Amino acid sequence: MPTQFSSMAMTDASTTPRTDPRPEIRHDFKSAEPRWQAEWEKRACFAVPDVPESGRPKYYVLEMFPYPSGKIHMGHVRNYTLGDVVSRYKRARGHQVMHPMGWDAFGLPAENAARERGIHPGKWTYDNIANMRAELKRMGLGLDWSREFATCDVEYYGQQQKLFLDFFKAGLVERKESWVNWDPVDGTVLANEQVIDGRGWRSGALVEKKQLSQWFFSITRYAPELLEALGTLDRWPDRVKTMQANWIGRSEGARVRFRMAEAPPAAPQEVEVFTTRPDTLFGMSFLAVAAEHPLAAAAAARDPKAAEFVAECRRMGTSEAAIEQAEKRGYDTGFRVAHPFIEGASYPVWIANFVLMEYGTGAIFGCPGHDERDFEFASKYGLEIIPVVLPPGADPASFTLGDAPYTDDGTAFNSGFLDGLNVAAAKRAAIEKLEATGQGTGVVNWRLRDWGVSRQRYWGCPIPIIHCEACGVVPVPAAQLPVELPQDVDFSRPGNPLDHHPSWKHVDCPSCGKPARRETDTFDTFVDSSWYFARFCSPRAAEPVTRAAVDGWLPVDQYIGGIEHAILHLLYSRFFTRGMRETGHLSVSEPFAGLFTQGMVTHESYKSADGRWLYPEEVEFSADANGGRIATLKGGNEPVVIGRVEAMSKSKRNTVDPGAIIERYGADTARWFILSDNPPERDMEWTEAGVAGAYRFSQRLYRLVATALPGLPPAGTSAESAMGEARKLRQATHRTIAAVTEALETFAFNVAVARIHEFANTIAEAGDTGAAKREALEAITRLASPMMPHLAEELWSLLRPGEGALVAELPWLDADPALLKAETVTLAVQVLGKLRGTIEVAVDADEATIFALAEAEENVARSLAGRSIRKRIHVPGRVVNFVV
RNA sequence: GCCCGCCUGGCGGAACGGUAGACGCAGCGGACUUAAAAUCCGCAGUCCAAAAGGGCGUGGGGGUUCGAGUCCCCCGGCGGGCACCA
Repeated sequence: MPTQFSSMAMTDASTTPRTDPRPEIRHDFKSAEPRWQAEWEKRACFAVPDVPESGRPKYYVLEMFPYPSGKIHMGHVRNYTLGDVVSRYKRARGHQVMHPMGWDAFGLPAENAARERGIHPGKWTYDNIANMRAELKRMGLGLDWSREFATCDVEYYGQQQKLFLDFFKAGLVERKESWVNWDPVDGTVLANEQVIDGRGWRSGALVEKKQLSQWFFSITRYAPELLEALGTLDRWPDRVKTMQANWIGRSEGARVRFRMAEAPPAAPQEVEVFTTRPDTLFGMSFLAVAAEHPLAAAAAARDPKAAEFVAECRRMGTSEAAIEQAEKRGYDTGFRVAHPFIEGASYPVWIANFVLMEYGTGAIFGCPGHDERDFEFASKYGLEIIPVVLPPGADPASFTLGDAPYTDDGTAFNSGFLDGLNVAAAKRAAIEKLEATGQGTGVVNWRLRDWGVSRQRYWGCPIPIIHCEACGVVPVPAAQLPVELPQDVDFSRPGNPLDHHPSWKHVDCPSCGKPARRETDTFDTFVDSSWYFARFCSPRAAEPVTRAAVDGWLPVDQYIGGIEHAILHLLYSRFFTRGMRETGHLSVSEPFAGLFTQGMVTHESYKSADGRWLYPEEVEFSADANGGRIATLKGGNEPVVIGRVEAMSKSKRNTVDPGAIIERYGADTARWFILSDNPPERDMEWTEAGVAGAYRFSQRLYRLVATALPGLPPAGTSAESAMGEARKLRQATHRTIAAVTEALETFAFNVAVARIHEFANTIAEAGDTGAAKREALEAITRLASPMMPHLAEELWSLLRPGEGALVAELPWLDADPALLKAETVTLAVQVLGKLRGTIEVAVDADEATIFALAEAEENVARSLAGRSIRKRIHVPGRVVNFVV
């Protein structure tokens, strides 16, 4: 083969011209990208059957589906690029990859558009979808579009209604009272985000809590399983599992019944408390109940001031953040409870704004000595603080608490029969005694609450229930499904349009035939997104899912989305999967075997001198005397203040339109930049300079191939016998294959990009190395292909003209282990952990040789002079360290 | 407030507990050009030094280790979630 000779002939690489002789060679992405997109579609490269074929492993890649807000944003570009890289890589690795797309299409913004602009929510939503679908297609994503659906398609939500009825029959659905944010002026239930500083966002009225009868999924029944199964999710980020575990919130403690010592006959004569610290019962100084507690109601009934306090608590909103951040306040009801252990002792009962009705029993006993919140509360209201846990080594006779409670382990004292026990033993002893005297029991308590799914809104999936005076709650019979949303709805009135629709809710009871009323609440949109991943497996089926399809494709092998969904969406999906398992729809328990959570896309923000937010395209930049950046308004000299780098948001106008970027630079460039900037789990900053750099690289890669092309040997020429410079290039090629593969496997896409950059530099510096060069160029094309798929097809068509194969159809490259081995290795030589030099040794050199070489190294020797070596450390392939 | 993260040059970042700053962006110098753009070559953490070399350096403080960006503790700043935004 002539390869070795040609490489020998060109040993002096520096003589090869480095300037590009044909600078006009450019990649025309505008024509190439649509052309390759059409080719992929024509060959159905990304379509898979509902039931995976046997013989090849399946791989299900899914990104969290978008809400159709109208335009895609950079967060979508990042999300779908990440998924696309994974899907293309796994396909090359021989998997049959399902990679679908759909729309999370129900929700509030469509109703807001209807109220504000008079557009029907359905039209608004489907118009948005059409627009966003076109934008996504321009990104060149390898998606199976034949599976697309929107959750607002009646074909989807009708199936969801079937699932609900199955869950209902299986006893996974309950009707319960719960509290909502009520806007008394608009007569509307408000979402938490619609409550701003305690007021309705539209009316400005003070929001009140109101109790409504609502539908709930019994997610708490699965609390133990949802917690334990986290241990099986070995491809989920630990932090997400930790957050879920904390959310589920298993805690061991006791329920303690307190007898009322002083209370009017009309009030409950007993109050039950949940505590995780029954060992501190002797340090009790008060009992506190939530404002919604029956005892609070009893107090309010006879004491106007108590009633006023309860009313105030009702104006606090329903969000936990609002409640916990509010100043801790309370009201003494005048009632008293007896102590379970101390004969004759009694304590005041307070109503407190920090006690949550939803957690435990809605009542606590206060032990200020050993609990932060109780301490704060007792200090504020002058309640007694009795220490009952002694820190290790403290003297019981002289111990005092100072200005903070003591919450760590210690020894019980001032505690009667518990004295001398540590916290854990005292807990056990206290529970034993409570159980023996019939005043309480040891229990496991969960923080997780049942999932309330009723929403008083139009643009959601109708809950398929009929309310009958005679028969009560009657599920809609399967034959009458789907319960379709009416099209003719009136948004000019506040409240739920379904409820004041003239005819929709009036139906005959399916059971007794008498006039009855439809449920006018619709589902929480989290229900829609709790099973869409299963529907994708058989999106046109006449039942919610088909067994063969879900059994074949589930679980999702790689799920990708924002960290903001770490708890609710993922937990609800995990519950729903179990519900579907219980009702015979599928057989897996966990929907997502692998999870990756991406960071946000951020951008600098800009403000004009008069404080207006400005879009990036309204601003231009120049350099000041010190090389810093100065911003001014485009087309003028008006100064612009460069603000913080923040998450892109419409309100701050720091958004960049992906459509404009793709138009200007092409999809490959947008994808390449978004992957190259930083690790995908971190927030990334979108910068104009960064995109421009990515664009330059795409052109450089094109030139690299295009200019080398005339000098390359024919396709298929073996590079096996390469020597000298050609062999070096081959080693670089195979090291890059190994490094990029490793980076893609670990989601280190920015590292993959860096390795491809390095490799491009190496190829550019290499001389005429014949078949080795062809191998290198073909390799870089294929290694870059998951990230820049259009350019890769273009380059491949240049390198292999007439073959007609697509990179999208080619297998992944394997590195040749023989070319990965190095002959020598560079070792760092340290003296006392400080680097003093490096030595180059053969990989198989023995330790004595290595130490001798290291000691002889000039700078090391100088450092060692006059000192005696006490210890020699050698970490093979890494470092030598001399301790003196 | 509670839970969970993150913090490395001017910037984004790289680095199985083992040569900190790979790679890129911005910058500077040079080549090419009538000129600019594009492209190509080179420099670059910081301080001291002519250089050789040395000191300092991964938000701050402490610890473990022959050796810490990496492990542990405390503190600070920034971000995500908190059950009706999606």
